[in-house]
Amino acid sequence: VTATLADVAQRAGVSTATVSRVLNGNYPVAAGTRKRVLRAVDELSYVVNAQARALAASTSDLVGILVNDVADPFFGLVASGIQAEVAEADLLPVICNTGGDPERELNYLTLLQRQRARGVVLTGGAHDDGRHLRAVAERAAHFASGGGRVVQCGRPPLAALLPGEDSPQVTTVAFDNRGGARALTAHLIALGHTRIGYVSGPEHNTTTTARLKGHLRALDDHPEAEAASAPLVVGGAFRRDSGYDGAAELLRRDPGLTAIVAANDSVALGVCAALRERELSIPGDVSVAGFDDLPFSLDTSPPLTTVRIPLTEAGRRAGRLLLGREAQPPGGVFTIHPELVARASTGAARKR
Amino acid sequence: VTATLADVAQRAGVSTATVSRVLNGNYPVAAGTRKRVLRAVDELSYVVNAQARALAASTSDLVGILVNDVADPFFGLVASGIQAEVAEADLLPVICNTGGDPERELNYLTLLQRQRARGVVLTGGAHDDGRHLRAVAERAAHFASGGGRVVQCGRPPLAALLPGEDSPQVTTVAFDNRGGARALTAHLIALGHTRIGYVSGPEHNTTTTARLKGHLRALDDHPEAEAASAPLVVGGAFRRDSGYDGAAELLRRDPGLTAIVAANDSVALGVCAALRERELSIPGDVSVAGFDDLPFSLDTSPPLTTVRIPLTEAGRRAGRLLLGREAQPPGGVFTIHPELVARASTGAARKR
DNA sequence: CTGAAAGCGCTTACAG
DNA sequence: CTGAAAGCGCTTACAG
Repeated sequence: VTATLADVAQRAGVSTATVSRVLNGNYPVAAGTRKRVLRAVDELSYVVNAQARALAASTSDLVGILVNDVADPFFGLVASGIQAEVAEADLLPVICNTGGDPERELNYLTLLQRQRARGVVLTGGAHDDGRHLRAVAERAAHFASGGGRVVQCGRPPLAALLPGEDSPQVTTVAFDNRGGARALTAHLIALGHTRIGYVSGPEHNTTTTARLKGHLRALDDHPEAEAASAPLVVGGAFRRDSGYDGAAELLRRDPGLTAIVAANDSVALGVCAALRERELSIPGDVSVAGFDDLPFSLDTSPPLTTVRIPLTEAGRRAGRLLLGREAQPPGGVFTIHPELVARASTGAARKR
Repeated sequence: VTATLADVAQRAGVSTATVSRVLNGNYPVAAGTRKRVLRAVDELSYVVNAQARALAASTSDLVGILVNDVADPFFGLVASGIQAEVAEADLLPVICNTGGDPERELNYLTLLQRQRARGVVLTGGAHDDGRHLRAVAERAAHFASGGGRVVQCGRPPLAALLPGEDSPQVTTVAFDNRGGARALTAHLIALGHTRIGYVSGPEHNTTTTARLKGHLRALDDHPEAEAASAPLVVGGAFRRDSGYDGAAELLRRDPGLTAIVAANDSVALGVCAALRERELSIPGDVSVAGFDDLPFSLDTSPPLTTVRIPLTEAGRRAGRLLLGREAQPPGGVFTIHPELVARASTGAARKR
């Protein structure tokens, strides 16, 4: 049904080579010939078969983007940034939801390698497990051996995750989650808070770990806060309901706590909901802070204190690095330092 | 660098046909042979070339998803739903940001057709322009002639957009935006509002038009409200800042208005911000309503009255329709009727 | 159960 | 500037 190059060639009375040259514009062709070819293309509504072209020219127009879930604003923003760069290069972004499942991450890596994708960017925190990370490293090396590129965005460099092992140098746009979290909790301590709850993210996740570490590090500078707050850490996921449940649990552990830090903004939303339900005012009774500065954080009430990561910008950078439009950073790692954004959801600790 | 089927065949001491059969498991192969082949595959870290396979078998593993912007929650949710279905079929979703630009929409349609994508789903409101819609219809027909499928999700059926012309039957998951908007404004009128502002969406967009029509239709039932509110319509985009600016303009036109309806939830966020800035209470002074029921709408303060569209669900359905996993609905159109969700941002009209 | 061979729809040296 | 031909890496009748 669909016309092929040969059909076009026949109709234009030229060879397929000539048609190919006209279409790719990478070789001189007589004006008249070109005209005849283009007319034939038009008459036949010819659309080149990119698969065949890719095979013959051994190239690919595909770029893979692995996310937990595109519907999660964090990933949506990063993906959008990458997509913007990819689009400028006339490539097609294949965006895959892994749901944070390492199996699916590896599976998609394989599918993308089958497609001979030009590269793939792994976004968000990594599943922090030696076996899995080694598998990722292996896939990345394999990918690279085939001319593909792997870039990470929002996770630590493989070398840091697999210390002592020689992992392939995978370009990384890293987020200083630890530093950001530390600054955030320090901000609360400076406001006089000592009983600070923490609703953490999913287990075995590098982002979870880094943020929690930053929090603990800040407490470490302040013995009194540390003593009171160290027991106030509950696990969860990067979801609203996790914040809702987590806040309930924290209040059970210490009804007198004066602040709650959430693993990210979505979690903070749930924390706020749980507090409101108990008629605790924010920040009057309890200060609340999130992480990421997702767009909605400006419009919660009160606006959320958080740590800003320029996610779209990070995605764009990852995209440029992948496409070779930007020089590799020293050591293959570009680190983004998030910025504390103090808004109205945090205030001075309640007197008690 | 990369191993090919021939390499595997040679190493296993069989023909390429046999390797292909082992890999595809679609043909009987002796157990011993299979074993040798699989070992060779493993030893060579062979990864099949999907492009070559697609060419030879004339299939494709790609499905296109056209969105305005994945970072916009509306589109993120829809895309996530489609992706879920696509993934179950072991296909790869190519998610493209058109930015609402008709040119880019057509361009991506071409790129996806070049890839011989199995299908593509067009999401969100359509650019309502005859020329463009005819071009889309033509592309869709062409796509279909090549065995691909085009599904729409969140826009009216082509037949409705190009009345009287014969457009290709493109399966459509439509949203009854008009009905939802009408119910929303009726809700406000029932609360005693007569001076109702409306911050509309981008021009030439089917969603914008349908929602505005629903609003006007509700006013039509109530002469007093209609007289006061008809002049209170301002244009904009589906973005927060548009709501912010729009609310300012509306208050200029009628400082005494008691309600503002926004084209969607993001716009409503901006409206709320503008009202807060003027120290107008919601809903005490002014009621505010949005559309879509995006996740954050539950957590604004007060929670946003809105019209719920099950976006992920809609995406899944579009995905199933595209993959032929669900029977075509009668007339090729499945209409989703959004549901009014009355929350605390709307209340009785202020006495004056 | 297995293989030789044609073919999928392109690109690209090579030769003219 | 143009064409004949080989080749990209698979799949799939066809034959055995």
